[in-house]
Amino acid sequence: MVTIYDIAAKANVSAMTVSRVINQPERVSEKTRERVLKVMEELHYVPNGMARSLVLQESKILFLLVTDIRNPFYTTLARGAEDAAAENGFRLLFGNSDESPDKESNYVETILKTRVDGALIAPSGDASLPSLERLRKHKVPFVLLDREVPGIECDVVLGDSISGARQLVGHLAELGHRRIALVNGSLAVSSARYRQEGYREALKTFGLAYDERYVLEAGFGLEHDPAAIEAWLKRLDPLPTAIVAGNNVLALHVIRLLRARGIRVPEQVSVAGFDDFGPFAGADPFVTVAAQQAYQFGHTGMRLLIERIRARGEDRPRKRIVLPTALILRKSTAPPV
Amino acid sequence: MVTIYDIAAKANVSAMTVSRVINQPERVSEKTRERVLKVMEELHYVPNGMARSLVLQESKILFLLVTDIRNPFYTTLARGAEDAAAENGFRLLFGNSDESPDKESNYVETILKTRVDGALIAPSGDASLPSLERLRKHKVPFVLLDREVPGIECDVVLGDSISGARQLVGHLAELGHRRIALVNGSLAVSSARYRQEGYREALKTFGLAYDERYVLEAGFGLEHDPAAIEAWLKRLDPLPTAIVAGNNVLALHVIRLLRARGIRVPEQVSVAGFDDFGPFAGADPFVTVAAQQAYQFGHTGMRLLIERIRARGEDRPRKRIVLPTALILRKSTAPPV
DNA sequence: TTGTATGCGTTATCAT
DNA sequence: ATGATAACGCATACAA
Repeated sequence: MVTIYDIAAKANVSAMTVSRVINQPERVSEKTRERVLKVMEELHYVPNGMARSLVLQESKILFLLVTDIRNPFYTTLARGAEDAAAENGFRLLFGNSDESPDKESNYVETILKTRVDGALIAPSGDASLPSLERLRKHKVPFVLLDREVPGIECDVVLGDSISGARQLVGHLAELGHRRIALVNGSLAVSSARYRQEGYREALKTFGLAYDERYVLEAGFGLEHDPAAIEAWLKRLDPLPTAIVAGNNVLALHVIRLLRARGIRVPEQVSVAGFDDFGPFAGADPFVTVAAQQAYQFGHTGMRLLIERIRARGEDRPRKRIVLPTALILRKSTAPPV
Repeated sequence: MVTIYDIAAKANVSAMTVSRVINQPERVSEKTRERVLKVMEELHYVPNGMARSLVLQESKILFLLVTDIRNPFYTTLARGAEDAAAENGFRLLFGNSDESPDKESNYVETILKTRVDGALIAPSGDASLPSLERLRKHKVPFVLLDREVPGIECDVVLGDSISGARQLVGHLAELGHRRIALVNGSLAVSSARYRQEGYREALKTFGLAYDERYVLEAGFGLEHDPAAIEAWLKRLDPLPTAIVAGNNVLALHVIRLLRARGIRVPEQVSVAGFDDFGPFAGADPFVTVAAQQAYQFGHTGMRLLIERIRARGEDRPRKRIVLPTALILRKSTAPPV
């Protein structure tokens, strides 16, 4: 490996001068600077980031941990985070917890070991508490995305789940639906709780009774077993005329399972969900959704994180940013028969 | 920051003993080992990966560079790579070049600077040559995915694009189509070249003439301007009765643009493409595709890379693995009117 | 079994 | 403007 000492020897200067050429070029005479640069070129020198980080105690690398890398909500969010990082001279390391607190905990160890400058985290849920406390204890700056965790006070970017749920239920109620069900993520996830809250409020607003048989606590993850949803659908009698899904994964599961039972969407049952489907929704976007500003989640969160890092030591109040959802009407919802 | 010296002091041993407890526990007496472990626990010690990498000259971190993180083909591939990395005790760093050789080149600099142990790269195209040569010059092990680059001899995992194109054209020809067009990626990308080759061969097989007016070289990227496709569609007279798209992005563009012009798919024009749409294809998968084994791309590529790293120095022959495509018939293709 | 000296590649500090 | 030295946190080689 080529080091600054190799450069130094060949250019007849000290290693320090080489280091200066890299970091404070103006403090080196033009003549030697050019000579050193030429040698660096010849030897194809590339600075060793680890050595640099070791002495500087900073890496200019940040970490983004999402719960499902295949979910377009998170990839779009990732693009936002990536752009904001690049705009500020940071690099991004990526992790994917698959909604599993265990995998998440592993990634937190990686974050600690690699001494990245900070982390942007979409927590798997309330069970993330120990991992986040660990980051806190080690003074790793972090910002939460999409979900907050009771017991952790920190910067966080959330979607307005309560309002989003109200929009969806309101839309369905105005179409005339009176039996509106909810298939949700685990209530150990803050967004699921808020969505359930908005759902209940909206039912009340429209004079509809809350019936817990019409509410299922499934899970947000792609890998979660849809069998629970299937069993739930099977035992519902009468069927709801509309179903609100807690996220995009659940919406697709519900539509698929309804159709598998020969139930037509939206003719017999309307379906609406949270989160949009990204650029690969298909040529014919089908599902009515309360869309979240995925890109903004990542971009805003990353900006908050970088602010935190820059204001290290200062005791700024935490920020809690809530991004609005947008109701997008498509073909999966229609008036009841 | 807590270091092995802090542990050493509190446990009344030398730093070396602490290091041994971490790396060769069996070479430390049980009594002192337990004492040291207890102190590590108390002080919440986490080894400094950068210092470790600096002396060991290895990081156990690999890099995956894809050309579009929002494309489900690449996220599914990423999951495969991630799993294979974890199975072998490696961590993954992530990058996204957006089909841009410039961004790609930036990431290659990051790969170099951070001294990761190796890289898994889906190149943006033939223009990746200088970046890859740079990696080669610095002896960074890498494996190419999905696309090969003339001038670079290395392990590579490809899809069988020729056969895939034959499948798609064959399917359409057997439905009775005789004017089959091709909207492709840039011919500066190997997969696009192979797909074009398979397209031409299949036309010949079915006794159809190759007409270059029915072939458009657009681009694979999500950000590429669909205007070129639109203009091309507009000037085609007569319209083809079927269009083969070089990837999933192009397939969706084509369908959307056709519909925007009031042309119905598949009633008036059939559309089929490469790559599937991942778990978020929608509840009602619409597009007929030659699906690639995305997960296998990542998993197999990662295994090749790790083999390379382990066999460092040995001069093994390069491997060129070609994964088959699977024709999945759906609703976007039908017999011509 | 445990400890000492040294080096990994870089930068900060102080000197010249 | 340039250089010598120490330090970042850890592991290897050798010694005790």
